[in-house]
Amino acid sequence: MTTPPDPRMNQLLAALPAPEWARWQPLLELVDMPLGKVLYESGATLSHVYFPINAIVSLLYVMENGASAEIAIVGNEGLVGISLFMGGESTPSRAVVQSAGQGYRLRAHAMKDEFNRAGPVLHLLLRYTQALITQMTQTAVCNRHHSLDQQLCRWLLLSLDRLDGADLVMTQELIANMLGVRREGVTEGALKLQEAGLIRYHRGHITVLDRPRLEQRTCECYAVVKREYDRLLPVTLAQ
Amino acid sequence: MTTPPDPRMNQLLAALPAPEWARWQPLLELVDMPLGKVLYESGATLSHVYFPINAIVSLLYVMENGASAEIAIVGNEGLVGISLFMGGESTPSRAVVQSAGQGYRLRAHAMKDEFNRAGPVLHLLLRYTQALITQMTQTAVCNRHHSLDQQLCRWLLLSLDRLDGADLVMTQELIANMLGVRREGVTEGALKLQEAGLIRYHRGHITVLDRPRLEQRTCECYAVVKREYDRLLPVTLAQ
DNA sequence: ACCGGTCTGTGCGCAAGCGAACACAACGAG
DNA sequence: CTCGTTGTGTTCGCTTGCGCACAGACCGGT
Repeated sequence: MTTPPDPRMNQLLAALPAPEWARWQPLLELVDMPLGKVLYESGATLSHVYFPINAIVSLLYVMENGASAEIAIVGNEGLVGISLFMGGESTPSRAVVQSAGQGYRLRAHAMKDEFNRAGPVLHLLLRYTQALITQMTQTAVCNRHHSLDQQLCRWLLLSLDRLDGADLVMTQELIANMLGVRREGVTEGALKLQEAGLIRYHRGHITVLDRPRLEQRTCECYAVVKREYDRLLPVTLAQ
Repeated sequence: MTTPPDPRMNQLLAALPAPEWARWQPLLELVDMPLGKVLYESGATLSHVYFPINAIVSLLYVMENGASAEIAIVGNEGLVGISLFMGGESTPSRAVVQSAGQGYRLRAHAMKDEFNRAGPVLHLLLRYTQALITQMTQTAVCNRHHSLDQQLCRWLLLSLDRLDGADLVMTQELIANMLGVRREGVTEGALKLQEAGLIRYHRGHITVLDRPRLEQRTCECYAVVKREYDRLLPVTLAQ
């Protein structure tokens, strides 16, 4: 058995001031996040909020006909389950683990209690929520105006930012589901990137070789989201 | 000079409990919202929040090349400027009056002071924000998966819900800008709707004749958003 | 060594929507 | 009434991405 990861590898947990951190620490529960695990279902009341450590979670909307579209990506920079403290208790979207790993979770009532103290935690969580909103709106813009190739680059970069290293464990089929496009479209896009030497992949493993050129190929959406996360969530929130 | 409209025609203001309302009333400032007026610019620090009475405001993102895409619509059910209390002070999007009318506004510091009291106002505003988030995410989904015709119906319905009556003052060119599509595409879609007897229009005026059939033609996105607004913002929040 | 499942590559025909160009009708200011 | 402006209708070729079908390559288990 390996030693459990430091909860403060999650940037929101790391940003907690000392008194809050002292309260939270005993309440955090380590959980495995295997690929495909559904953290919450559309319309279901949330029982926990999740703080990913080295996993990535996709928020996606599944349509009546089964097609899906990703709305946002959450990794160790954030938390899954904002509707708990926003007051809705549920959302019409689903949260699915897109890259396996671990995370910590906190029971709903504990989260709400802490939020209702209206201290620094509230402001931290709301700033995170605004960054998440930016990611969502930029997804809408990107879906409207940009090519599949550009969106693929954006998606790779957003995922990469939420992991350590340059490797993704991810089939093209999965990526297509996330982007809401055909698997063949992803295959063609990935081929171009591989031929250009930006990535290398093989049966569900993708390695990014040349990140700067990936950033050149993508649309402005990636930079807009990145800038907003950096602006709203400075690493030095805790003092 | 006509008598000013009742601020409580805005549903958020109407939902305020008595003590909060008493504090706010003297601080509200009536403002005209002419077509095309920019309430806030991308990246600019917000000076006020706006509560539309009979105007509609579009939140839209303008890309580097000038193309645009609407992210959400706000009318008398909500407020413009959530980033003020979310903590970011600005957003990468722009708020533009899409249908002329009036509204009330509140200075930024007054809004923040009230929010920081952490009373019922905070929870009301956050619930509204969650509803707005749903509209944004559904816009992303709709942009990905649904036809221009369906999106046009959705847009008409969302706008209609935020006005009284069945008339919109709105050119096809404007609608195209909002949806982020070609004007010709809107023309074709509108023609179909007119030939089917669902709407009638003439040089910048649109009259909806058969709303139920409009709802049949649109995608699920409209209903999802509507349901979420109804769920999160019951009219009887004030007791 | 074989076999079945998974992942990726490829080739159609097809529809939606784009960009550009142009016609025309309605309105409104002089 | 006239003329410029604004709003709408129509056409045409083109690109992107879709749906479908199928082939080959790789992997793991027996």
